[in-house]
Amino acid sequence: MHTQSSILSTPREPEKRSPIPRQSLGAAVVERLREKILNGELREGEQLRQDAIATEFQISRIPVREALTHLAAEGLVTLVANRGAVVSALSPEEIMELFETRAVLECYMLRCAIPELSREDFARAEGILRDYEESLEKDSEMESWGRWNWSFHSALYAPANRPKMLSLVKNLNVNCDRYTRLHLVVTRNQHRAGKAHRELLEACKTKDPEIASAALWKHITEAGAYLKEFLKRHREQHQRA
Amino acid sequence: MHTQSSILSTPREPEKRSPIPRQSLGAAVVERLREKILNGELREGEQLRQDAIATEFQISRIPVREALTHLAAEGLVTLVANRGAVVSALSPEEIMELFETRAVLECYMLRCAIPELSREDFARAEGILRDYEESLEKDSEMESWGRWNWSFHSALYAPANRPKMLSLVKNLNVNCDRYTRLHLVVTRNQHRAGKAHRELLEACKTKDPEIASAALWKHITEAGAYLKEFLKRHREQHQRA
DNA sequence: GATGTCAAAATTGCAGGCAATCTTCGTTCG
DNA sequence: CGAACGAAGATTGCCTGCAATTTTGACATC
Repeated sequence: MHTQSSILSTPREPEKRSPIPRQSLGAAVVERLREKILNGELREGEQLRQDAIATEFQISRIPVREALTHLAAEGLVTLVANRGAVVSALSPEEIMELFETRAVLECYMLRCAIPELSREDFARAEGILRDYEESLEKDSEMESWGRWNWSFHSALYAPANRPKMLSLVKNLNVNCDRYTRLHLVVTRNQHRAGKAHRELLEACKTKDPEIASAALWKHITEAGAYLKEFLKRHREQHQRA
Repeated sequence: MHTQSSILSTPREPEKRSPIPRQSLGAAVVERLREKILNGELREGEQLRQDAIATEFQISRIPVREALTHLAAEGLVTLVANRGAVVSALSPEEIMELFETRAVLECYMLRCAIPELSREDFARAEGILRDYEESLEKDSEMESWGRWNWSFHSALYAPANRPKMLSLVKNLNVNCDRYTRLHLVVTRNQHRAGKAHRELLEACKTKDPEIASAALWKHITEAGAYLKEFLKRHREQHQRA
């Protein structure tokens, strides 16, 4: 490496089966920025200046530009010509739409998965749930909440055997993530979320597509509707600035 | 700063089409490459060398790299680290999945739109259909077929008033486009496709969500299933290479 | 003849710099 | 006093050049 790659220094697990998953600088910047957006370190509407990010990571602006276009495609940032990038600021209606789209696709996937769900799948999902609840006992663990949540949901959808649809749904979940975290913070009970997940799992165990997808639909759209209202009120308060 | 901070903070104006669409070079390359992929000028699995594209358009490789990452996000090309980009080669199952995802989302949108569909909406859709059939009389017009198709479908979905979902569905349609064109070529009758569209429009006119969405579901999944089988046979034949 | 090794060519990845564009703020004119 | 104007600073868009990686193919070894 010709320059000291400060961002790549994270000794995170290889995680992929690739021999050497030595990612590009651009990809590393994507991950860092995505995490910063999801955990709220970068707020809605905040400007992302290429030069600032480049100097922060001690790299040039080229990989930063790549990362920004990538994040724009994911929907987390918005690009304006000759005026740079800002963290996407979604209207309450758009957020509701995001959750609604999740509900449509995830319920369909769950219906497809239900007949294929085996005892092992249920056991795995339960294990994820248990691990999650245990980690909750210690501290909030907001950082990794999105990963826990997704691994639980995807465990239920994976048997549907629709990889493309799954990755699409995953991206939707990433976009919902920062709002879901907000949901957890304001409702102040991750435990209730855990209970909702447990109810969903029980619904799946009935092996009835109608019951399961109805539970999932409720789970997703209620969170979306709550957030829509909450953010509408919240922004009305903070609008005059 | 103090006087204008409210304008900067309000996400009221995300982006409107600038009167002079003086797009960046990268955006221009995206359009050209996308069209080349969709109309088959660039075949599945074909390598896209940055330098070759850059010299073809007489620009540097920087905007080309931007365009490639953008197209990768759209799903039209696949990026491999340190090994460049290739035109995405989807398996028959993945193609079927793409159409299935379209069916799920578009049927939902149509159900939402049905109660809102006005006489003007039907007239507009009919006009699009008529223009399309007229242009068919002259010549094949394969180039712009995707645009016609999308303008017809989106005319039916627009009243659902879900812009984010609509843009997601639009991207799925773009990805399906090159296969749909193939479908039209091998079945050799765009007229039949026109008839299917007309039947769909009639189904919508009943204002019955069940009838309309059933017609749409059939329209989309039949094309997907046909293409899946066709490509499976086609590739088996051309496998030994 | 098959296989492993390694250097040169081809290609991608990234840095620094320059021109174009936007923003800011002081100045002038109505 | 407010609005139009314009120059300096800030920021983005793109190009050239070089380092790093992959691929190719000639050569050596078994």
